[in-house]
Amino acid sequence: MAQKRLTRDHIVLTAIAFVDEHGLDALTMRRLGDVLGVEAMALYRHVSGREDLLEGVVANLIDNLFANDLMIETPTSWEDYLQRVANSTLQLAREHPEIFPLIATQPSEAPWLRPPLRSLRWVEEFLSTLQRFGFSDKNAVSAYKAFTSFLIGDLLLQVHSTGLDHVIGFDGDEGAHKEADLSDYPTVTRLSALLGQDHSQREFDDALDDLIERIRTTLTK
Amino acid sequence: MAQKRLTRDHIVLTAIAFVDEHGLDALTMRRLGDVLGVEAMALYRHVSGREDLLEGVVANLIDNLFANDLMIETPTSWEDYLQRVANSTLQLAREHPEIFPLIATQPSEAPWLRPPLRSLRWVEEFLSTLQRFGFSDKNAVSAYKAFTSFLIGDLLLQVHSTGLDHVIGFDGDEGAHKEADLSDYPTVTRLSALLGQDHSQREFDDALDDLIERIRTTLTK
DNA sequence: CATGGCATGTTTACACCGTAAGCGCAACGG
DNA sequence: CCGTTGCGCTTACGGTGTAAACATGCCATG
Repeated sequence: MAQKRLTRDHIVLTAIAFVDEHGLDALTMRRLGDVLGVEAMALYRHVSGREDLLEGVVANLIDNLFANDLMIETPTSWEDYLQRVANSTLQLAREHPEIFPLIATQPSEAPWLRPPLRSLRWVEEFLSTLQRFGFSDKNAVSAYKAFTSFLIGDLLLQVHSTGLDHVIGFDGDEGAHKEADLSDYPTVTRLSALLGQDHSQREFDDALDDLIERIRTTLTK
Repeated sequence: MAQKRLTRDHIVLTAIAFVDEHGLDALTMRRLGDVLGVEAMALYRHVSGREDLLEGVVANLIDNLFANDLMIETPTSWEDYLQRVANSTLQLAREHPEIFPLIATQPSEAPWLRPPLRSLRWVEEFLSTLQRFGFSDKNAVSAYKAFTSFLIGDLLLQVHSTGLDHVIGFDGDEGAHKEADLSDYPTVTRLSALLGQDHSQREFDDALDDLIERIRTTLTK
């Protein structure tokens, strides 16, 4: 039933699926072994430990970004390129909300490798693409920094807002309790409807547009 | 030697100090008990479990932000207020690099409570302050969202860059190996000096200025 | 074809983790 | 004076990551 041979790649892919379904904390060597029809220790032939496994998970997802539909055709401008990268990363974050915090948080191999574009291959492609569109060294690097900061901030909070179904009890008492709490915070109470609304897509687009505009002015300055 | 009585507050403070020194993974009920001169199970009288402890840690730090020097005097304008909040949060992130990812990542009590300003008290103060300076409901809320996204992005990456001493082996072979790797990435190689430079303070200030400018135009629109 | 090594999965074992349950004790209010 | 009650301790259990020895099959070489 399972395939004949265990592979680092197959292990990592299974881990991704598992985390997507059951959450990061549920990922255990033993359980992952079970899913693969194998003892936990077998995984250690292909992965040096749990940490290495998670590194593999992150690396795999980041690498797969290159295969995203938005990334395969060549961009027509640097603005177009940034839009494509931003939106494929957004897709990634939404498809793997349990893993994205890991991408954002896990230490990377070099300090200047910034999540979420945290592989040498990505930095190379990012910088060289911008330079192909006329960016100077300094401008390319600072665009890389500004762009990654923007992505992490917006995507992490977007994922954060959606990742919880466990907030509210269904009991009448609890409901009353929550409202009683809020009575100390009149502004929050008054704006709670607005706060609850989800415009994350529009906000993302707007912030991206502004970032692009900001980069553009840096260019001509 | 230890104080007579154990307190939730004292436990949380000790946990913060411990994590600052040894990292988040090293924080264990048993070890924290040792530091406090007490058995691990004693902690459970004041804290419902490890999760609750970490919640306490986050809550304590966020609350202490109010005591920051920058926050005690009343701001002269909403721009001034945003500057103060941003800079005290920056201080927090730098003082507790091991904990900040937790602040950014841990699920909060309500979906619209966005890290790092993730307490009702904070949201209330933030929104009401902006409104005191003339912000409409909608503008205050969208400023809250934009501002938190900005903070998380910039601060998380700032902490990320500085949090690693474990990157390089000291062996000659390894050094050669690293450089060999880089040969596939000419742009990265050429720009590595620039990539390595740390202008995080300036970048933070610039991005904040731009965010403020962006909020300003939203206001008058 | 035989055989010996090597890659891969299994078994066993250990230290450590979070935490449930019950115990003992000391302080305090009646 | 004594009971109650709060708080820390002891013990115990299932689960975790992983080191080490072991088993087994395949593949190349004689």
